Amino acid sequence: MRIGELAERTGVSTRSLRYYEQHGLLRARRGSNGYRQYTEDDVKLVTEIRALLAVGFTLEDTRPFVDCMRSGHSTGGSCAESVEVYQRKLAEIDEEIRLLLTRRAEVAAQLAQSCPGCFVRG
Amino acid sequence: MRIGELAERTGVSTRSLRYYEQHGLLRARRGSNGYRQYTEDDVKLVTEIRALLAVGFTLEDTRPFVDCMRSGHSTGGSCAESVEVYQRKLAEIDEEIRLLLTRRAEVAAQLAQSCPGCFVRG
DNA sequence: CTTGACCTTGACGTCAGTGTCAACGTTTAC
DNA sequence: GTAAACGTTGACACTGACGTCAAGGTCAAG
Repeated sequence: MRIGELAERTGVSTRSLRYYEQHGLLRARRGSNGYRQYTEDDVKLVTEIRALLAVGFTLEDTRPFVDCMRSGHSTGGSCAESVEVYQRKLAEIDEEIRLLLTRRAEVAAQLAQSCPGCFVRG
Repeated sequence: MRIGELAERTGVSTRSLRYYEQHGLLRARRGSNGYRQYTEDDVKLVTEIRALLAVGFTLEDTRPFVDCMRSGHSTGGSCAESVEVYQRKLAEIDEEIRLLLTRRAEVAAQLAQSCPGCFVRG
C-alpha cells in the first residue's frame, strides 16, 4: 500500500509517517515511480509506535521496540532493550509524579498564605 | 540599578530580564544613555516571578501577580485574580498527576505483559 | 587614548511532533 | 485529453523560556 492508505488505516498523518521515516523508525521500499510501498507489518509498526507515544514515550524511546519487531518479534516489547526502556520510563514517570506532588504542596502553601480562607482539598 | 546588577542580585540572566520586559512583565525607565534603570521594587518583582516559575507556572501565569504587586500589594498573591490562578494551577497539577498515574499503570501493564517476570513496584 | 566591562537591539538555536505550503511529478477516472 | 486526487521533497511555523552570538554604543580606570 502507499502512504495515503497507511495513513488512513493507522490514523496517522502522512506528514508524521514521513517524519518517522526521516528518523529511521519506518522504512519503505520505493516503487519505480518513487512512491513509498508499505506492508501489513508497517501497519503494526506504526500502531505500536503510536501506542507508545500515547503513553508518553518520545519517538526516540520507541526505537528499541521498532527494532524488536523488525527482528521478528510480534510485539515490540519482547526484547531486553525494550524492557529496559519500559523500566526507565516507569522511573521517569515516578519522578515526574514526585515533582508534581512537591509542586502541588508548594502552590497550596503559597495559596494558603495569600488567602487563609481558601480551602485546598488534597 | 542597571540590568547587570539586577541580574546578579536576583540570580536571573540579563537575557531573561529582557525577555520578561519583552512580555510586559517588567518595565524599566531608561537613562539618557538608553540603559534600563531598576529599583528595589523590581528586585521583589523578579524574585516573585522566579518563585512562581519554579513551581511550574508559565510566564503568562505570573502576570496577575506582577499586576498585583504593581498596584501596591507587598505580595503578588494578595489579589483575587492571583488566587484564581493559584486555584487553576492546583487543578492543572492535579490533572497532570492523574494523567501520569494513568500512564504509569498503562506502561506497567504493557511491561507486565512483555516481561511477566518483571516486578513493578507501586 | 585605549582597554575592558557593561549596555543596546536583533536574530537564530534548542526540544518534539507535527501542520501547512510550495512546486512539482504520477496515477486514476471520466 | 484533462482534471482530480494522489505522491514527492524541502522548508517554514508553532510552543516556552531562554542561551548565545553579532555588531555596535557607553563609560570608568589607567
